[in-house]
Amino acid sequence: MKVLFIEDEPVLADDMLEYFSSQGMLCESARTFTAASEKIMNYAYDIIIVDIGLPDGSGMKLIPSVVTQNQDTGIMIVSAKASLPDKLEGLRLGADDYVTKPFYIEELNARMHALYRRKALKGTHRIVFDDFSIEPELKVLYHQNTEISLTKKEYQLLLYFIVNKERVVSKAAIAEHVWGDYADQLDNFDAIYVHLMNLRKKLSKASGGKEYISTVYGMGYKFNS
Amino acid sequence: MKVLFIEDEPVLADDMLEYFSSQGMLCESARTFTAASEKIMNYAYDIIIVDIGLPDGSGMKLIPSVVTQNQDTGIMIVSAKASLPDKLEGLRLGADDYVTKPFYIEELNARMHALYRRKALKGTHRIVFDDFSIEPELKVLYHQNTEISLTKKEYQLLLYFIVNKERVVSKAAIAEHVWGDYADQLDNFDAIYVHLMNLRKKLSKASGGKEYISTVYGMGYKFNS
DNA sequence: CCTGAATCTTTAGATTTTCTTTAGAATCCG
DNA sequence: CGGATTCTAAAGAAAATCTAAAGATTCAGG
Repeated sequence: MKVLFIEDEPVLADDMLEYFSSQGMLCESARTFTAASEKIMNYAYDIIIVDIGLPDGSGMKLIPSVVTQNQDTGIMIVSAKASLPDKLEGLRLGADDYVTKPFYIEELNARMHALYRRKALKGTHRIVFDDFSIEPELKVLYHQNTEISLTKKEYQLLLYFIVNKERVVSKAAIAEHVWGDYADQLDNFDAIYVHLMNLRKKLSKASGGKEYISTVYGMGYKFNS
Repeated sequence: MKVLFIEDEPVLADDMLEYFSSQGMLCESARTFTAASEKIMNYAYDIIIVDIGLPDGSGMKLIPSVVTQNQDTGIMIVSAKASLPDKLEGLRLGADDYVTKPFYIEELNARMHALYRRKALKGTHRIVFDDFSIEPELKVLYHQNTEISLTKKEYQLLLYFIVNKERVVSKAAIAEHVWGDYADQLDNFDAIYVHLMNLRKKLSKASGGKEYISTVYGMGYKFNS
């Protein structure tokens, strides 16, 4: 499950990131309205947790663009304003649920899973490409009847490639999205090489030699299905 | 992607130029209001990064002329002034985004790409001439159904020719625009010859013998479509 | 026109940068 | 602890870039 936390309070944002990452979710965060807009434009998420009171604009205004961008994304509003009108306005715009601050992180967790399940029922929730399918929660890749287990990093890497398929992704972008914000760039590139190679091997072995991830020399990598 | 950085602080300007050039962007810079005006008049850019506090005039005043000159150019304001009125004024004049100093260059990078993608969606994203089209992200040149991969230098060279097509460009100008400011002239001319030849070969091979880049003896080169 | 100096083309290979792959050390997790 | 995972380091492969030098072309002055 891939989640975007839009929250300007650093402490709360870090707490959520830590908690949900340890739950095995693929987490990203944005602290401002503009940063969030950009992420929403460019990447697909399963769930977006949005705080209403951002420094540079109301999170409420993000909701329509999420909805138009990706119907399958679940939207959960988090706000200190407990008033009913706010809640109704949010839901009217397309949000799926509403949590009032302060809250127990476990409650948010429970609601996120519930929301995810609800959303998952609608569309086909498995990610499919070619003869492969991915079971998001299990980090398992299926190829027809065979099952290929992926490590967490391989899984996240693959997911990131699939979300951005047919597009060139730079190593810096990979570092940011798969490794998180503490990607001190150069240190991580070696690691990327290694995990990328392992992922390539598994994909190639399962598909009988097909190369899914091509190198764009000097630019990055591209996933073709 | 072709970018103009309007920034008077030399250190910051150099940093940005170096970073974004290495990212494969075609970068140019201007240090003053007047230098910037001139560049804006004469060349087309995908994105213009403009500092508000220039020694000889507010960068804000450049915005309207950019907008009238080329609707497709993305404008991003960079300024130390964090005040909201400034931001609003910039956006009102036609800027697309606003970054406050100091900033992480990675953030600027992310925003530039986001802005570029937003702009690119409107117009034709691919650059087209004759039967060719260029995929900026991939550095790939298409001729009908065949695909010719270009190296970074070839790509930048071609882009520079296309931006200035039907015009004679000197080798000094090529050195400056494709190689950047550290083009110690004579040293680079040999390199230009080689890359130019490679590019000519690829264009000619793909188009079945047509010569796109003609030599103007003693002056430079000219690209004809 | 000749001819030589300047300019340009082309080739080959040296150098640098970027990417792949391997091996093993460190770390995490049950 | 012990196995799986992740990371570091380093060798070597591949691609891109640059250097150098030989050959071709242009042009100006005789």
